[in-house]
Amino acid sequence: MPISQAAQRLPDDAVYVRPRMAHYAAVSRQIMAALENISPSVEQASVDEAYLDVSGLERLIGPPETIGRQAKHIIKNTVGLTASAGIGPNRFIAKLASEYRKPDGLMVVHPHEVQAFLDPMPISALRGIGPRTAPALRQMGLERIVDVRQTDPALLERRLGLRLAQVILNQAHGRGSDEVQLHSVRQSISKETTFEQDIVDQARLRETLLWAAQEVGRTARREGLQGRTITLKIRLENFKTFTRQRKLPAPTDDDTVLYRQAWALYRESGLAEHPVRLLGLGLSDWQQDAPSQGDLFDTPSHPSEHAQTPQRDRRTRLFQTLDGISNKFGQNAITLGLRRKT
DNA sequence: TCTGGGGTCCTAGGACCC
DNA sequence: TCTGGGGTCCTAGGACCC
Repeated sequence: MPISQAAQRLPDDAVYVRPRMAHYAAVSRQIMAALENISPSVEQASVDEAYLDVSGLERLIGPPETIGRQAKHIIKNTVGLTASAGIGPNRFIAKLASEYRKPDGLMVVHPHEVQAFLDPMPISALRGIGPRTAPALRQMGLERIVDVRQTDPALLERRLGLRLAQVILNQAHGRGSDEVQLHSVRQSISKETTFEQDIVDQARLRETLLWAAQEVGRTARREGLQGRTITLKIRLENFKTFTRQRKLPAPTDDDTVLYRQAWALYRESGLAEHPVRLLGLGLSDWQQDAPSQGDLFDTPSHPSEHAQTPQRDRRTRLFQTLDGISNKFGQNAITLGLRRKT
């Protein structure tokens, strides 16, 4: 529920608690590490969700119920939180099973039970069916998963497009990937903010873009990623959202480049006169052979690949210093004093 | 439902090249 | 010189998920 809606329903002396994202991420890491005691094959799906491949563990630990109970137990012991576990023949079924008896639930769906488990569920249980597509399906007379399974695939394709139709048909039949993906690569980095009041003041918008550029740049450098595509996101007072993107001749992780390009995109957007509610900046389209995480600066495997001009080298070291300081103190803005060597 | 932030993936049109 | 088809790239928007 958006906070503004909650505020309307709450008494005046309600207490508002700020989220502590860094803390949640730390706890999340603890949980993920603990889960690796059960299976080496853990795929983190979000801060509070993971898939474990437990095939072959029955002889070691016991039947599926026991494995699920053990996972819950380990989480409880490590961080004191309850969790729901679902076990099924593929990730989709396991996920639905885990949602079935929330909170603190445990549910096993055996292969021969899959269809009976799925059929009575509402179409909204399918992944990829959201607030837009659900009404479209209902209009076709499809209310439950069994209806989707029995409908004419061609009809579904015409309505939803080939791709989505295939995805939800597979789900309705209980088919899905059972492969746990160990580390998925991030595709983009972005930072955005919604203003309390709509902004027209150009100086304020520039400041915001500069902040976003620094945040995105810092994350990119920390992860050793350089992107070629910059995306500017603008939301107006009527909630209409626009994006403008540009592909650069060379990949970058440089705050200044990000900021200049974003500002240019804004000026050229044709939206510069309108009050802005949200402003954001994204970076994507990584360089093909981007260095892997962490080893960008320290140990180039082939010195020639990383040969830099003295200027570029200084810039890199300067960024390292700045990023080190802001990581340590958690500050977004740094006042920097430079002294020339004489 | 009048609305956070950070992501992913898909579709579609137009430009350009062969 | 004109036409057609196919492939690829770029850009914008939209739906969805947590």
